[in-house]
Amino acid sequence: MPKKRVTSQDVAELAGVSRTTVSFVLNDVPGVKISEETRQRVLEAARQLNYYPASAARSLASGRTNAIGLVLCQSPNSIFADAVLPEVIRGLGEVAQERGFRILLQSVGDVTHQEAYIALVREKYIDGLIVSGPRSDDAQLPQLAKEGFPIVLLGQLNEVNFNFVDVDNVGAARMATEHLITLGHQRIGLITNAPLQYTASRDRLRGYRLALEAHGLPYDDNLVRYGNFREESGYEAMTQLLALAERPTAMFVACDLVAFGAMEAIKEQGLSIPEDIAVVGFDDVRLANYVDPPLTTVRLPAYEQGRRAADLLIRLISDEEVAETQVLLKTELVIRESCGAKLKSASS
Amino acid sequence: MPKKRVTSQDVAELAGVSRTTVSFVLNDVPGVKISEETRQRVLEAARQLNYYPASAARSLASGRTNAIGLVLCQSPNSIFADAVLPEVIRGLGEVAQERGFRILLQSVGDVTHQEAYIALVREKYIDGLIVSGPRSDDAQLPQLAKEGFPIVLLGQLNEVNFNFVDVDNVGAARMATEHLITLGHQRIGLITNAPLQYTASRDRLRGYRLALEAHGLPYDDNLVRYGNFREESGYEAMTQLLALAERPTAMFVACDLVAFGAMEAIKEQGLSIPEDIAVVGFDDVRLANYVDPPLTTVRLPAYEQGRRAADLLIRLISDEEVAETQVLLKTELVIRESCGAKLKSASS
DNA sequence: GCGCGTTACTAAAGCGAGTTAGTTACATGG
DNA sequence: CCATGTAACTAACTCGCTTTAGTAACGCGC
Repeated sequence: MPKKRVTSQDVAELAGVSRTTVSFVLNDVPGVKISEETRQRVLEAARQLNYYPASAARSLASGRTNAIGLVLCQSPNSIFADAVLPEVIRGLGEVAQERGFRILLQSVGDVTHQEAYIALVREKYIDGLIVSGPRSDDAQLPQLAKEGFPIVLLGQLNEVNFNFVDVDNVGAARMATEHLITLGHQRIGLITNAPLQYTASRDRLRGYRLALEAHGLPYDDNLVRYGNFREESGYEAMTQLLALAERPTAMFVACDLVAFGAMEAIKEQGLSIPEDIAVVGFDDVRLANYVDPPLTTVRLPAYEQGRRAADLLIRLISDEEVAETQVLLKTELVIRESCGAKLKSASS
Repeated sequence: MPKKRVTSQDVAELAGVSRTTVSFVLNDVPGVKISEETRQRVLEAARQLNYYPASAARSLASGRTNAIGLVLCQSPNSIFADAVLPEVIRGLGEVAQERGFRILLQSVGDVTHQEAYIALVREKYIDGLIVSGPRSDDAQLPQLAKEGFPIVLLGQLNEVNFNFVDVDNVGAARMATEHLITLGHQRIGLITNAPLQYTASRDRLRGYRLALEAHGLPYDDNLVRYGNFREESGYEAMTQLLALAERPTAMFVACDLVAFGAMEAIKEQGLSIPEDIAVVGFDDVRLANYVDPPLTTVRLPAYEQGRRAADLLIRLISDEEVAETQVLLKTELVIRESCGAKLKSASS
């Protein structure tokens, strides 16, 4: 009979009190009076025995798991995931830790059973859900939300009234485009990050148009192409744009990876960036700083996104008051060489 | 009284059997005979009631959680994390899913309490542990291992006899260096990925030396510098090497990011890659394909690493037989432009 | 001196499974 | 016809905690 698990019973006996009291002390149950002396005795006993409450027993009895699920829906090859995931996880992990929550990971590939994460909920592994890159063709998610299960999206879904923490894509795209306008460009092309089914793509397109409008520039359909996350799509789109009679003098490419493809196309034609064509990207992927020339791009507040999402979700779970359930985070334009701003200020 | 949870009791009643039978059927308990008819009745009842066993109750009773912990120890800024983490998670997640295991995430930043993950074990949240980027100054880990708690490292730790799944760094570095030798280089420099405290750094240095030895080339201390994961270190190291009286004609840089820095230094001196100096990196970061020129580098089998680690851990947990508890995975050399191999074959 | 309110605790009833030790019914062998 | 075995179940205990409903002791006012 080697080492048996230390239970609250053991602590109770050592401290000379009942198990109930141990539970009261260790959980700091509000509204229950325990004399300071007893409290200390229990605490001391717990420390002495190196007591850790069994999570299973605890959650079985209390009905809470103190765990949240993190569901990753991005397709395996999404650069987005690569770029921000670690940061998001860091933010999320920090807040979870602070509030005493665990994080259960569930990645939902294209291959794996789509509803895998539903089991997490049904089997009561978790108290709430954070869904990164939610898919609009997911029927289970709205269902769960309707049942009142706490959910926070990292991203957006237009149909139902979900809680979410997302980036202000419209504002960011507008900012990026206006930066190019400010630099004097009049013919600014756009390559989206992805097809327009994606809210993010639509929003970035909208931001682009708003910027043009605000500055009295015409919107020209010919200057707009659609990417699909991957660099090849950028290369192809850019090649088409370069073949135009009147080619753009600047490009806003709403995804860094796609922008890399576009830059390749531009350089291949013997044109130089930013002299012949200025480029602004989106995401601030690690590499943005290392391509030639370093890419001016929109930085996503990934860490902050993680923190906010975790905070919001835990508040929902704990029935705390919540300021806003739909959060749009501001982005930042990181100015490097590809937009020509530094060139300009140097020559002026 | 809206919706109460469906329990195995409900299933039992609907099927007209005892709860015990329900448990037997649903868990396919070996050695217990249940008539086919009863089995079907139970299954049907469970389906009809949409029954999901409560994880907490189950693990309280069985003593198993069917969850594994994934501990991320890498410092927040490690490019390594960015490069491979999503892939590792994907592999890990797939296997976990297949075997019916959940994944509990715990990132251990420099800030957060180092022993945070210990609670996962003590509170019985998990049955086993996967530790990515284990730190040698972690005293708890050997302790846990000694207690017989199932642990698999992603990476290595020299002290104790840990189970691990890692990359064959020696072999990979040797392969990379030999590639340069094969291309005719005699003065090949090395910039390590990190200081030599790290096993990975030492191993890559060893691979480099082995390659030189095997081809009768002298090892020259002057041609070796030490990086620290970050690009600046590569820039600096390379600058020093370029100032040498006899500068190297090729570089093996044991970390892509560091290699980017080195490339910058080379280009800044007006030298071209690979004509003047050939470069081979390590990691095959997403961006390796997009720098100028595209970087020849060693690809890490991240996905496979995730799969193997999960598989090994779950076997340990389940007391299945295990072929090897210390796995070294083969890498692959991805040949692009920076090494000059394509140049060579084109001109020949 | 009695009732009432606090304070400081405790007994015991769950929570929802898994699991051990039986029990029943029926076929088989001598 | 009785002992033995086996197939097909079930009753009841267990896991380790939370939580509800009490209880005992004490002080206080009238």
